[in-house]
Amino acid sequence: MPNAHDVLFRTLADPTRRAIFERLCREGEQTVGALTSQSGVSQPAVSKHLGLLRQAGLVRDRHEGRQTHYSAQLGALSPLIDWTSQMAGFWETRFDELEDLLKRMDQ
Amino acid sequence: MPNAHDVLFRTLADPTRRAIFERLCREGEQTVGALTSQSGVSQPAVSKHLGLLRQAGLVRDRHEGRQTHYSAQLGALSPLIDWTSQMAGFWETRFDELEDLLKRMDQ
DNA sequence: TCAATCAATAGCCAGCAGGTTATCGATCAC
DNA sequence: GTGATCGATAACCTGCTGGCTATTGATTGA
Repeated sequence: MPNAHDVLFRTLADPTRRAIFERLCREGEQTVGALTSQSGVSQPAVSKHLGLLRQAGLVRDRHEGRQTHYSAQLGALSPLIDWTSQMAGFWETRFDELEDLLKRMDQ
Repeated sequence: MPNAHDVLFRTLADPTRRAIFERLCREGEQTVGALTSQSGVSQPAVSKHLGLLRQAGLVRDRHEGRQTHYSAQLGALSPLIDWTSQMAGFWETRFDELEDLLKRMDQ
């Protein structure tokens, strides 16, 4: 049972997939065809990536006739932001501890 | 030629490897033995992970006798932070554009 | 109605990534 | 000096992942 960080990191680790997500962030909603045309891979490959991005909550889809429009769900990135701040936080804490230690040694 | 984001995402995507990095962030410098004992995988596997983390600039090593101490290099996370802010930034920009459009339509 | 288009699915294949055991070099303890 | 310990490396195996082509289902337009 992978946690939220696992899913996000794994999903964004693939360059092709991340490029698709970046494009959706930059340019907003796009059809599968539009995304495929600039992805360098086949349409089924793009559909697979979009499926994984959707599972990760990073995009949502909207059906309109025979086209499917995808758009980025930016909120899904929060666990990533939380994780990095947490790591930074641990580091700060340890730094403070070191400071304290040095202060005590100084007395 | 993978860019900095590629390397970071790929390196942090593996749960075992990320757990090692998290532990180094939480608890500071650790020997390979200490890291192995709580990783659930063999010592060579841990060494391999540490090698990749080092290549990504996420950890540094310090040799002391026959032990090797590893510690987290928090600065290496900045490209990740930059990337997320950039994605958020794109989103904001598009939101502003939408706002402008609505404003112009209103006139 | 029938052909064409769009996107998803199925089925397959190749490469790689992460795991293992075995071994080696270096350092330490006795 | 010798045996034990630590960590890196070698060599290998396996499963998963990302790619492909072919096909299907749905929708559109002629």
